[in-house]
Amino acid sequence: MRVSKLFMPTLREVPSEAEIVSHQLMLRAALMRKLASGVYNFLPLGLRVLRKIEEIVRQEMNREGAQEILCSALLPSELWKESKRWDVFGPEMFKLKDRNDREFCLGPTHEEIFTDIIRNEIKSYKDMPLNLYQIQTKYRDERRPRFGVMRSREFIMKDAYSFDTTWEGLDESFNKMHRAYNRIFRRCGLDFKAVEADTGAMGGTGSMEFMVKSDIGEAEVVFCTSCDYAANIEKAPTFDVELEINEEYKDVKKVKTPNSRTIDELTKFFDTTPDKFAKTLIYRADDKVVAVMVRGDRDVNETKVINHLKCINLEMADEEIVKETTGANVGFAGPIGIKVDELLVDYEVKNAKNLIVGANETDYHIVNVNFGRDFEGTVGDFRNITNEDRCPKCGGKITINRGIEVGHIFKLGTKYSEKMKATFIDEKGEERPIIMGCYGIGINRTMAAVIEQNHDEKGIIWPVEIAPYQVIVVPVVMKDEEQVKAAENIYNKLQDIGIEVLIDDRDERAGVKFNDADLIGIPIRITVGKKIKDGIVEFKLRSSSEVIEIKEDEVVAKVKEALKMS
RNA sequence: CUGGGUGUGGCGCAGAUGGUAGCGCGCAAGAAUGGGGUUCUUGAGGCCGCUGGUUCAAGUCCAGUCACCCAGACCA
Repeated sequence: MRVSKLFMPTLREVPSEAEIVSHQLMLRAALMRKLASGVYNFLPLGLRVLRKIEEIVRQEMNREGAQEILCSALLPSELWKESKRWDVFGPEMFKLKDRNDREFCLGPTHEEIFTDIIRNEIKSYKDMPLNLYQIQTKYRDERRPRFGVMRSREFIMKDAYSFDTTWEGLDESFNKMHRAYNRIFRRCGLDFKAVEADTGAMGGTGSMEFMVKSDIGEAEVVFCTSCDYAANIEKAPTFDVELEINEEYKDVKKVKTPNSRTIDELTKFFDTTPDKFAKTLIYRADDKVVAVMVRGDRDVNETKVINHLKCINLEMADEEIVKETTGANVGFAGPIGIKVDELLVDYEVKNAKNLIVGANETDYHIVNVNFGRDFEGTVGDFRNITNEDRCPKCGGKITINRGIEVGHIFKLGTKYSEKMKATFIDEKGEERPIIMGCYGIGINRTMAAVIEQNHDEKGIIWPVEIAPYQVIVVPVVMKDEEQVKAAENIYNKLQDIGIEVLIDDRDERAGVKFNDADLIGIPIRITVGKKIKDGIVEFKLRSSSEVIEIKEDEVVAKVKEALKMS
């Protein structure tokens, strides 16, 4: 491809709408343009990368015996109503009606559709195991699209679904996907880690997320520094550790704490540390109101709360409910005399002595409150792990980092097959629900994650496998016929052996060409300059600052070697 | 949804106390130059997000509205 003909409107300046590096570079390097919030158009270079990632995914999925199909993105509401997710997904779904008022949505995910396909076509244990996948556009009306393509409202997802007759079979299908995912993300040049993830309140028996370490990631991941334990913070458990506290139980006392409602303010007021407090947070869980108590320096882990309550929706209660349940303004909730359906008490609160809590009375707190003596509740693990905690697996030191979730593999079990009556006849002639797994990869997000991890101040540094083009040939001075001729010659030779190559035949200065080549991240650059009269050109890798002078006729061999071709 | 911020040529921005829009980059033409976004000359391009109001006069003040960004909440 000739750069002079390529639709590649690179941007010299950083668009003001982009905050994070991958987003900025995707715009600057002319990979894509925004159409609306969370909606993007892909330009030639961006599309090529997308297609390459898709192709890697396809190859590795096929290698594990999965078969590709393609479903519609336009989905009738019936299946969703059948699985009861029409309302659960709620405002996240783009819903629409046809001319006859029949309801549809743009598919946010396809469990129902694949389950439907299977229940219609599969009757016998002999038809399984089976793994079907598609690479298809998904639509989710996100509350807050973010960071360009990192969380967008339209995105390409590879979603796969496995169908097995036994739980062992599901494990095997799951492991196959685990292997495939490892190969996929490795080929994409990502530094990633498969971590344990929550399976959600809706059931399922196992779940792993493929996380790319990155500060801009939305997930928090717990890593052990001494063993291989890694888990989403939602999942990582904390335990009931009984502490030896050399302190007498003191008498409960109500204290006036005007204008002090946050832990921060209270810490100053009492001149103490946050761990001496227990905060009581009021939540609405479906139709119930619950309170959760954790130590003042901890965060409630809402996933754990949801799992305990087995509820669908959990959200912080609004001011009105707080006033109703506590009889006080927001900021003074406590366990004593609170009117909630259930009071959840984190282990640490149970094990602490003489805590300071809200008094359920505006402007008052109570000191020296102790679990068992002054209040009761359901004790459990309801907080986030912190780096003061020990590894749940080996007791070692842990660290917590942010991560981008690029893939998720999930043992669904019979959740959908039971709800939607997807059954098969087993060897004994008995009807049983099909055992399912589902496996997703965000293609666009993977692309962004690769850029997050592979860039420098000049631009993207594409890993060879997913680079839009592998080589760029740069004649330095377009007026120099010898340079141009030699460059064209190299370009043709590389193209002839099937290498994806660009030639920057624009009448621009060398600096412009180099900067663009660096910005769009082409792995190999061949520069044809003055020394061509001695038959010498330059070979440079984007990932290195080293410039190697080679003979003109060595270029093909050198490029092949760099691309690890025979 | 809550809180904060921003909307001025394609991009990045400037436009005190209201007086009818400017800079850099880019774009077009020409010339010189030719190894890291070169230089000079000339030129094209803007209902100042939208609607309404105040005023002799609104990019500027007021109200509403829309869009976009960020933090949080939320996310099979």
